Amino acid sequence: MKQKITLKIIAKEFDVSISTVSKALKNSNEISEEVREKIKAYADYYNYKPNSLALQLRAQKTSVIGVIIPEIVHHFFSTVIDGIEEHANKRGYNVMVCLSNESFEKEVSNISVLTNGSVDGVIVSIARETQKKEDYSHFEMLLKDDFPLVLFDRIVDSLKCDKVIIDDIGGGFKAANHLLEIGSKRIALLTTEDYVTVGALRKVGYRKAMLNAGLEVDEDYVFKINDTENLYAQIEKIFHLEKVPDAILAVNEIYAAIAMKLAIEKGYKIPEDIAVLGFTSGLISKFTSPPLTAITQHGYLMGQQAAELLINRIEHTGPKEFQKEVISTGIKIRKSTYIGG
Amino acid sequence: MKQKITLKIIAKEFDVSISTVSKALKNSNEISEEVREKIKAYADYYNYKPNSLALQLRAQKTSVIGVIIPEIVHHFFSTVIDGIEEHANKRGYNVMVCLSNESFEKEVSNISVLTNGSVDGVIVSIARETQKKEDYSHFEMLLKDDFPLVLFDRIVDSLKCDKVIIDDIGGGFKAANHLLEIGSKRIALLTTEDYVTVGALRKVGYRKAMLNAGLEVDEDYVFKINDTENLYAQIEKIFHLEKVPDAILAVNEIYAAIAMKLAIEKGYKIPEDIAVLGFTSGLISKFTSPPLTAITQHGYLMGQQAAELLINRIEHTGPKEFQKEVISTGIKIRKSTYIGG
DNA sequence: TTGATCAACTACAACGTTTTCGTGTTAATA
DNA sequence: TATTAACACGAAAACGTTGTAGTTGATCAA
Repeated sequence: MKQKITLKIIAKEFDVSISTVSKALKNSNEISEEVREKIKAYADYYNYKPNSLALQLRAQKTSVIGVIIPEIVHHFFSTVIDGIEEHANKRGYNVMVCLSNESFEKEVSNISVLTNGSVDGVIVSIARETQKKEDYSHFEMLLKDDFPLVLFDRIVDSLKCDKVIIDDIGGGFKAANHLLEIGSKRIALLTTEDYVTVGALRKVGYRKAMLNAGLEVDEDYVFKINDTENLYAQIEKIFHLEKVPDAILAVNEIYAAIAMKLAIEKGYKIPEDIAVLGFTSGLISKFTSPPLTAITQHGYLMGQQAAELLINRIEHTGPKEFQKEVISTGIKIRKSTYIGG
Repeated sequence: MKQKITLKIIAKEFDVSISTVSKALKNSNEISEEVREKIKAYADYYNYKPNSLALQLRAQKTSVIGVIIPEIVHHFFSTVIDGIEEHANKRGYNVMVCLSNESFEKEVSNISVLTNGSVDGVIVSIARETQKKEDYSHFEMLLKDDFPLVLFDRIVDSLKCDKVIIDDIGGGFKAANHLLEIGSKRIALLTTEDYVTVGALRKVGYRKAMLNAGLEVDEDYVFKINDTENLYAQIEKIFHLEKVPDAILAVNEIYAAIAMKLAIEKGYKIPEDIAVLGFTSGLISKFTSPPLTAITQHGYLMGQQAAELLINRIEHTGPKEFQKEVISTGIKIRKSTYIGG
C-alpha cells in the first residue's frame, strides 16, 4: 500500500508546522485564510483522513464495541448483531465481531484480545462450554476493573453487569398455554440438556402452564436432546411412548421441524392428531408444511437494547445500577396448531 | 472504567524508567533478574496487557480486517463471515463487520470509516444500490493507493483487485441440466432483476444448458422477481402460463419454497407434475416437504479464500497479479426432483 | 593509573493527532 | 515613543509502546 498522507507530510510540503496544518484543516481562524485554503485544497486532493489510531490513542477511546457470540451462522445471533450494529452506528460506534464457536478457550482469548484497548466495551453471549464449566473468571476480571460488559441471552446471574434476556419462562408458558387452549392434553416437550439455560427456562414455563391448567408434568414426555448426536433418532423416541402425545412443544425450530416431519411420515395428521409448536430462530417455520406455529424472539430489539446498555455504560449516561432488560416473546400462530376455520 | 495499567504506572511504582519496565516484561537480559522478576510479578498481578492501539500505531498495522456486507441476517453472508473469521484468526487477524444494508451511501461511509487506518484491508460484497448506480469511485480511490481490497460474490469486473466468486453460470447450468436429465421439458426460471448479477449469471447457465439440450429459451418462462414487492403474487404468475411448466428452477431458496408451496396448493404433485429446484442459502430447503433439491454454495470456503487473498495482499505473500478465484457449486438432490426409487 | 569491558540501567525518537501555551510581527492606540 | 492588541503561526506535551543509542558505575587487566 502506498504511504498514507499525514499532517507531517502536508506540513513539509508547505514548509509550515504540523500544528498549522491541523488547525487549517479544522478551519481554525488562527490560520490565515490563504494558508488555510491551500492546505485544505491539498489535503482534499490527496484525500487526507486523520489516522484513527492516533485519534483513538489520544482520546483514549476507540468508539468500537466488541461482540462475542457462539456462532454467526445462526438466525437468532445474526439478528442480534444486526440490532447491535444499528444502534451502535446511530451513536457513532463500530462493531467488531468475534466468534467463540461455543469454546471456552476461544471465548477467553477473544476477551483478552478485545480488552487490551481495542474496544470500549463488549457484548457477549456465553459459550456452551463455558456454561458447562461454570468458569466465569475471565468476565470477573473485567468487572473488577469496571470494564463495560453486557451479557445477552446466555447470561449468568452471579456476574454484576448489565444483561438482556429473552423471557424464556414466559415464552415456554405462552407456548404450552396455546397448546392447552386448542385442547391438547398430552404435551411432549423437546428440550435441551439441563445446562443450556434457555432450554431449562422454557421448560419451567411449560411446567408452569401445565400446573396452572391442573395437569401434571410427566417426565416421560420430556425429551432432553443432545445436540451432538443424531437428532432424528433422539426425537423419534417420542413416538415410542405408550400414549403418543397430542402436541409437541419444541424449544427450537429444528427440533420442531424434525418432529413434525417424523410425525407425518408415521401417518399422523398435523395438527389434528398432533399439534406442533416451536421457537423461531430462522425461516424454517414459515416454509414447512404445514407452516409451524412458533414463539418469536425479538433478536433485533435485543441487540439494540444490549448496545444501548453498553454505550450508556461507556458514556456514563443512563443509570448507575446494573440493568436487566427482559425482552418478551411473541407467538406466530400458523397451521401446525390451528384447528378449525 | 478504572484507569488501565500502563508501563508508565509500573515504572513510577518501582522508580525505574519506562524502558526498563518494557524490557523487563520482555525478559530482556539487559535487566537484572531481581528487577525483572518484581516487575513481572507486579504486572501479572495487575493483569497488564500492552495497549494495542499504541502497538498498532507504532507498527503501522492493526491486524484487523474490515468486512462490508449488504446484510447479516442472511445465511449465505453469515457463512462467508464465518469462513473469513476462521482464516483471519488463524493468521492473527481480527474481523470488523460493517453492514451496508444494500445502501450506496452507507457503503461509501463504511469504506471511509474503515480505511482511515483502523483496518489493514477490506473484504466487500457490493450493495444492490451501488450495483444499480454503477458508481464504484469509492473503490477506485482505494485501489489508487494500493489499499488491499477483496471483492466477493457481488463483484465488478472493472475494478482491479482480488476477487472471489461463486461459479454462478456453472451453478445455473448444473441446475438446469439436472432438471433436463430427469426428463423436464419446460423449465420455468425464477430469477432476479437483471442488475443483480447473481441472477443474471445463473440465467446464463440455465440458457446454456437449454441450448445444449437443443431446447429454446422461451422468455415467457423467465420470471424476473422484484424483491421489494409481493413475492407470492409475482411467483404465482407461473401458473397462469398456457402450458404450465414441468419444472421450476429458482435462483434462490425462498423463491423455490414459495413456488413449491403454491404448486402444492394448486394441486400439483411434486416432483411428478412439477420438479422444483433452488439455490440454497439456508436451512429452508432441508425442511420443506418434499425437501428441495438445491445448488449448494460453499460460502465458508468463499470466506476463507477471500481472507486468504486479502491477507496475502496485506503481507505481500502470494502472487503480485490480482487473482480471481471461482468457487464451484455443488448439488444436493432431494425429493423435489427425485423421481423413482 | 589508565583504559577497557561489562552489567544495568535511562533517554529519546517515532508512530499521528490535538491542543495549550507561547512568540514574533505588525498595526493601532495613548 | 512606548504600550498594547490582534494576528498568524510554532513548540511541545500527551496518548502507550518499542528499540536504538547512550550513560552510568564497577570491575579487571596491563
